[in-house]
Amino acid sequence: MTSGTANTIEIDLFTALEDKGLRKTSARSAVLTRIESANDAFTAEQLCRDLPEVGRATVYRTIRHLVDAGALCKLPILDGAPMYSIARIEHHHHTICSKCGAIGEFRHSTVERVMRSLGKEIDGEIVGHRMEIFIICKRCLSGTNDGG
Amino acid sequence: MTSGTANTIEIDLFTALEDKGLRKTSARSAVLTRIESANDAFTAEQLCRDLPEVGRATVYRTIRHLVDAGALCKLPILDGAPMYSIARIEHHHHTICSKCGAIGEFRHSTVERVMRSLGKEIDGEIVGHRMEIFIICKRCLSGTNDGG
DNA sequence: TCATAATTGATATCAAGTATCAATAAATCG
DNA sequence: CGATTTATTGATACTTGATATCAATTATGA
Repeated sequence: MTSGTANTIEIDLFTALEDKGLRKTSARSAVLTRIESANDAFTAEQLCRDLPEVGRATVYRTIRHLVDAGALCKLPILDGAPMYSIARIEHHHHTICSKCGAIGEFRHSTVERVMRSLGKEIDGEIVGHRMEIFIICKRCLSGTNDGG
Repeated sequence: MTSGTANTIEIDLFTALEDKGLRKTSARSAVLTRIESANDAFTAEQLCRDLPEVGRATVYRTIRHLVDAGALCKLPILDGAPMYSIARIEHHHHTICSKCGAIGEFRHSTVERVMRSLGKEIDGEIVGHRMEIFIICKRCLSGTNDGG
């Protein structure tokens, strides 16, 4: 049913759960397939709405497993529920539209270099970082964003 | 009652509410004074606990007014309630201890420079940014953090 | 196939935060 | 100063996002 083409993200998600010793069930497959098809970051509630046949608890549990396994990246949102995006090997950061909330990605090597130089200034051991750029996205700027 | 020394942050907080055309009440004064005394970031629940004589609704409302006025900075927390810190003129970023959740501050000019150079790469108009450094703080590293 | 252990999902519960609204307090006016 | 008007308060109920419980179900290994 959910056997996709090789080398897709789907494999990574399934592998992530497998590596945790979790069973492959139809409920989990449905959640992973739905996540795989996501182009943008999504909320748990969005998954629940899109997968009425899967219980809320299972949706939330599966997301937690994936975040735990490092396959999903949890993005804290200023107001409302957190969003999730598929974690890619390459480190990246996010843009958040202050108007419509759309989340995008970007990479910037200088940010990583800055991180290294910050080590001296900071009282403790750095274990990670996150950078968020607040923007007004193109769609909102151009007025073509009708909220759909 | 709450008339503090001039040039303190308290004045800024009161002024922020005044500028919004809000009345100066004893409940609000209690909340502002408590916030003024905060050295670290705090949660709404912490204020509620420390100010049992002020209703929850008022605590939350006052925080919202201050964030709205730009006098408080709302920090999204990965798990649990958001934290707030007094907004200072100077732009700064936060360190978050992954173990105990303690929040600190730092400034770094290169971060600001990077922001400027990012403008070209990003699809939209940049209106702000936030950088968070995840650390294990000194207290947790040294094992002297007993959670108190 | 059967036994065992993990998983599911309806439900109850929790936690953070907001809406409601009668009672109250602040500011203004005479 | 006292009366009037209007903002504010806070107890309570509610909303939302998320987790705990636990009997029924399903996956996997022998």
